[in-house]
Amino acid sequence: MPEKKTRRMTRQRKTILDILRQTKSHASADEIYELVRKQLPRISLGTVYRNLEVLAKMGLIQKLELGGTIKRFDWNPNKHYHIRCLVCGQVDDAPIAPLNQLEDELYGATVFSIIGHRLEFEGLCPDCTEKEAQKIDFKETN
Amino acid sequence: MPEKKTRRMTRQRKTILDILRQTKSHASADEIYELVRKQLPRISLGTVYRNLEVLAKMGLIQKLELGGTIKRFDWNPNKHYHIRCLVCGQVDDAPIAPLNQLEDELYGATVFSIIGHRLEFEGLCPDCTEKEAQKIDFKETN
DNA sequence: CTACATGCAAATGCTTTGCAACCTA
DNA sequence: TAGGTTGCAAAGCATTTGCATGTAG
Repeated sequence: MPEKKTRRMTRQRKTILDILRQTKSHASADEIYELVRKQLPRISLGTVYRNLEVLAKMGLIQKLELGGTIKRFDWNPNKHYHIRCLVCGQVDDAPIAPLNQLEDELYGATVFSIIGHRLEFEGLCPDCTEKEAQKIDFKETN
Repeated sequence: MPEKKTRRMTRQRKTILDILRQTKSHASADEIYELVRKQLPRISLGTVYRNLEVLAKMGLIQKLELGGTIKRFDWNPNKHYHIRCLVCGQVDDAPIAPLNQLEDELYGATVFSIIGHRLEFEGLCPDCTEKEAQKIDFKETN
């Protein structure tokens, strides 16, 4: 049996967790790094990545693998869906309850063993919606 | 008005499309590169990436942004869902019809302009299911 | 012909990792 | 004080891009 590692709550780890919780954000590792740096100027980006991974494994936060390249981290570890802005990448919670019966539809219809699902909405955040609208106005009045 | 580029059907582009269609696969750029190389040994990986992007823009194939790091390309450009093996990354179609009314639930409940959604099932493919089962057997009989 | 496409290699962007020094339980 | 953790830098990996050359239409 592999021994369970003891986890330490270091200053770095605690600060990262606090910042995520305070901002209630869906931040990228880099965004978190910039925020943490204000409190711990000598922290390294590698430490941020390692701790986000550890905190996710501990179940205190949630790692999000949404569309696009970068991973984001959610202060809320509970299962819920997200909506992502296709222009700026901003992420928000999607106000819709988890579809717990979705997997049932696949039983017997696939050779895979189903574990779960990921659902993500795509759209435009308010800022980008407005900017897009202005672009169209501009075109039309020319 | 920006002029529309004329698209050429080069040998490289055609070969990539043919291979995707023949294998009916959800292959990564690298997997496609290896297959195309058998027919066009001098093709470069950059060309594969560029053409997959172009073919997706032309609507002949579909770019998939599923969980994990790598992008995959689907010979079938029509809207449908996928199931991905959490162990080996293999992707298959999910036998479930598109949930076309899903966005309706969000109208008025979010400040985002909603454009669409992405749904992906996670599980274990048959091979990995069996391998996992063997691991557990092994543990239990020890 | 000429604009689009290719091959090659270098560059990019995000993330991970090796290692010596450092700290927390 | 043992073993998890950190900072730093280098490496890793998928993907993108600059440029001179090639080619489809």
